[in-house]
Amino acid sequence: MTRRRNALKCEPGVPTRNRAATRQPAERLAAMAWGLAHPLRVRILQLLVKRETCVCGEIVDEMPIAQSTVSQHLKILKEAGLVQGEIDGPRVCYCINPESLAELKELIDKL
Amino acid sequence: MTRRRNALKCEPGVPTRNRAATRQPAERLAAMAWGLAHPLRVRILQLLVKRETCVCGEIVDEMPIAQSTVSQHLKILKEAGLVQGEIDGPRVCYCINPESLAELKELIDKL
DNA sequence: ATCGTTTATCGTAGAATGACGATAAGAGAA
DNA sequence: TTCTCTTATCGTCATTCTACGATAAACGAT
Repeated sequence: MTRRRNALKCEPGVPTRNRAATRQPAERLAAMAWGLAHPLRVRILQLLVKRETCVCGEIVDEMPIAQSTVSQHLKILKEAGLVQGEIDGPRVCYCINPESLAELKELIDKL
Repeated sequence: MTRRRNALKCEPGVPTRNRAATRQPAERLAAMAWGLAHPLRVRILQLLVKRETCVCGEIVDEMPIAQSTVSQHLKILKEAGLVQGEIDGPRVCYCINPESLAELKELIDKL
């Protein structure tokens, strides 16, 4: 193991996006901020806020990137807890997670 | 050039952390969120908020990582516009950037 | 001018990200 | 069942991040 120091200090090898489950505020905030740390993810979130709810395909249509990449970004947003997906027949309907969004706003506001 | 599609779609090769200068809200928010997208950077920011102002060395003392790594994180926070550094003799005194923090809070709140 | 302190930068290494196309998986329709 | 549509996952590749130690740079003090 070469990265012993890192391994000890910053949650052993846990990628930032998987830290959403923690209880520690700094990690919670970092995980949610990470979800917003890409322009396309911000746009996806804004789209969901605007439209209230949105089928995956509609998101893809709005974005200038491949469907598989949109799917990856949605996965990251889900891991950050900012977004939820609900299966609806052959489609998936996405919406924002109000609790997490509220928590994010609170954590940011307390800064 | 092999990454043509990426190059076309998402600000040609500009790393997220360098997008702070943009005028587009989604990119601004993404760049600032990126600054907060690591637990140690959140802790640094919280430390600066709490202490009002802070010499670099004090930050290093509070963090469980090497001085060079803290310096890198501070650089990222500066690039995100969240933090300012002022040279004070042989030291550097860091403080939060109130305007950017206010902007961040506003952008998050508008979500 | 030299020394000591403080901070930034360099060079490196391993892991993660972000993008793509291709493919699998799931649900409804024919 | 089979076909079609929709979405997720796989495999790959280049780039970026995060961390470190070592070194450079800047400044005050001796």
